[in-house]
Amino acid sequence: MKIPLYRQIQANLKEKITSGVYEEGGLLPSENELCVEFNATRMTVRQALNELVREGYITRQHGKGSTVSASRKSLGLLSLKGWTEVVVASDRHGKTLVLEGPVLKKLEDAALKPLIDDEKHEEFIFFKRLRLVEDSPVMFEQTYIPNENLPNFIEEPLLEGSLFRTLLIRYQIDVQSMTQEVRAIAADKETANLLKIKQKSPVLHLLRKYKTSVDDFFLYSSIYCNTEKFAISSFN
Amino acid sequence: MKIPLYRQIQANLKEKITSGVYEEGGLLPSENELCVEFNATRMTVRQALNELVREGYITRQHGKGSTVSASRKSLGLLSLKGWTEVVVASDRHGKTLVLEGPVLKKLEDAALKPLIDDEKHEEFIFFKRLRLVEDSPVMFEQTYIPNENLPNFIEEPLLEGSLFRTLLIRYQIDVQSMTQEVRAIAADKETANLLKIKQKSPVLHLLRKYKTSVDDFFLYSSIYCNTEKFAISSFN
DNA sequence: ATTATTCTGTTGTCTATACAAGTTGTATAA
DNA sequence: TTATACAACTTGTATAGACAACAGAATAAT
Repeated sequence: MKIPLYRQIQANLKEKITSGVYEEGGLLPSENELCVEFNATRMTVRQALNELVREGYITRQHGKGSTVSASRKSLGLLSLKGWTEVVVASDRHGKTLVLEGPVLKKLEDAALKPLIDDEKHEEFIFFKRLRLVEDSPVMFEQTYIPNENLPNFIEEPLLEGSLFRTLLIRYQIDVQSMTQEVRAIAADKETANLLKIKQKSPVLHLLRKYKTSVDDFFLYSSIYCNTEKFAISSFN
Repeated sequence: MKIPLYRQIQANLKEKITSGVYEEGGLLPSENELCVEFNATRMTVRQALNELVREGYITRQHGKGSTVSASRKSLGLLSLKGWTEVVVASDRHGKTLVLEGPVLKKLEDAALKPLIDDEKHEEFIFFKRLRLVEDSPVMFEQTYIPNENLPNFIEEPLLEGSLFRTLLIRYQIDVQSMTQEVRAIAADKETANLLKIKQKSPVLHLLRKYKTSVDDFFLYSSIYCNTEKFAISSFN
């Protein structure tokens, strides 16, 4: 398994940022210094740095350098990262309860239907999960995965509890990008109970469609978020 | 004012995509063909294409090509783009009512205070705006801009009604990136009246901090969205 | 002392090239 | 007919170098 050089540089710098080697608000070494350190050309180093900008770890300024961003206090859940990665990065203690699934099911969630262009899918692998941050329920997520390309998926447990990692390692399916719609709605009874809030409290509703490395193979999620304690953050 | 070649290519392709020259789901010309067309190297063309990926116009697949994405139906307001650009891109008819301002004011919105690290700012230029899509009120936005670097801002009207364009053209201040927090809350009286919904209806609340090309000069916005008719969408 | 100017180091843009690796269609062999 | 191999395309990664544009500090001119 060959990892591209720029990915290695990216991971190395990310590690140094999160561990505090490069401190918040400080400057990263210049591109030329990084070239020497990693024995790469400037274009390669720049590719790594641009990825870090996209992920919100650094900002760059013409003629000056790359500045380490202040770490975010809220959860960066509007980004592509999976739950596991986000919670770990935020230095918080996260937990996931699987309420139901994996199980075969037809698509019931009416809200998700408009996202699915193909009506060919009959059965989906279904998950119902509740996600806690520091023991408070924060997200209630229902995931639908078309039941194709995934032999024995239901039989075996998730790798490290992470859906994305399981797809990547066991099936070589890489989740590459996502589109989502965001709404504010009133919590229904089930959602309110699970998130431990009053019925009809405002909750964030995210409808997601994940694109993967397999053509025409998408994942779908409907997510309800309690934003009272933790806001959802995003970058650009 | 010299525009980089890759920006020109990016704009040219975007135009061809939105106008339908390259149709949805179809393939763009290959990188090498674009090199010939624009008389540029592959690296330059790739930079343009990567920007288009980031903006959600195309997706790319190794060994295959660049595919034109299906155009989005909801408003891409989680991205950096200003209101004007977003509404135009969505083929909808947008309008902005300035309810108050520009006027000098101290920061009143308690929710925005945590975003502002510097307490040095005494006075802000303040806007209160209501944004309509196809004559329905969709967003209620309150903007605070530190009253520095902007001589005569209050006296003169906005260029083409766009705040971002005014900052860029008149003051050479470029809005480069943004961080935001997203919550679902119950609408207060003023917000409900303006958005023509019931009090305590769920609305999306966005707290934004815009970074600009001027060091330590940020813009701040508190935005309430009615998501009943139009969802807010984003990419990754 | 204040204001220009120059210098140095930084990131931004761009060229030219090379090979790796994924995708698809075609020709060949079984 | 069905595999298999191959060729021709695509995008992905990486090198090496050049000049432009910007920021900040040092220097020179006023």
